[in-house]
Amino acid sequence: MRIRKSLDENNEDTVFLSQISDAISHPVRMAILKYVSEKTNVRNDVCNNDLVNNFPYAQATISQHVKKMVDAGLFEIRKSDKFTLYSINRFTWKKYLTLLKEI
Amino acid sequence: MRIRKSLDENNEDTVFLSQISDAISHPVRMAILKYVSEKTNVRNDVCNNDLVNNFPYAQATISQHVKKMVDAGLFEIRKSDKFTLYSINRFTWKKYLTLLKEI
DNA sequence: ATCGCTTATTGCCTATATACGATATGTTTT
DNA sequence: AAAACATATCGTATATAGGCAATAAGCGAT
Repeated sequence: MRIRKSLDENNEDTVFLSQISDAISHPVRMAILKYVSEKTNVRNDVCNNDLVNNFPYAQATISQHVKKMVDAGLFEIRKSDKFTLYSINRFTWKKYLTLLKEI
Repeated sequence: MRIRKSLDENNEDTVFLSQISDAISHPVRMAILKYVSEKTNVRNDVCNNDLVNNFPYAQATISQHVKKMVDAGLFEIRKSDKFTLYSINRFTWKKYLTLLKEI
């Protein structure tokens, strides 16, 4: 009878941490995260087309990567006119960094 | 002629960050990281069999997950008698947290 | 040397990820 | 209303991941 307490792979924090990690586990997604972070820091929203123009991948591929980050809760989506604007969910990001540091 | 400076998906730091993220992108690997971190904090090394006894997966599966973390540079391996002891590469881990915080 | 224990590797299967073109859908402009 | 633009989704092809049983390969003890 082993005790796994809150260390096992089904623990809420463990699942959260692995999900966010997965959302940034691809170099393109990591680069997108950095790009969105920098852009939004200077009050400049980022839309899908911005990314398509800055990364050598098809629009469908970029959209797919962003979707993964949205699904994980790392990115937020906001509609403005004909654009879809992406931004980092700062609450999620902060939680991620905090939990990581506790390891 | 677009300028991508150090933001693109081939940037050294970006690749490093995505690789370490990938190493902890699976709930079992995240749980293993936590487990090894806690165990080694109380001066108790972790071997493959420790993990096999604490996680509901076959020995081959555990070994495979650990290999991924070693290959990424997150874990270190040390031989002692007939055991293989795992530990966290604290330099890598610290670098990961530092670079993440800068995002 | 043989047996038992520990770990890595191989082979195999299924599932998921990644990339793209094509298409659908909505919005803005003309 | 049509043309142009922005984005999401579908379909498809290929690659990689994740799981396990079986096997290989190492060391320690008998």
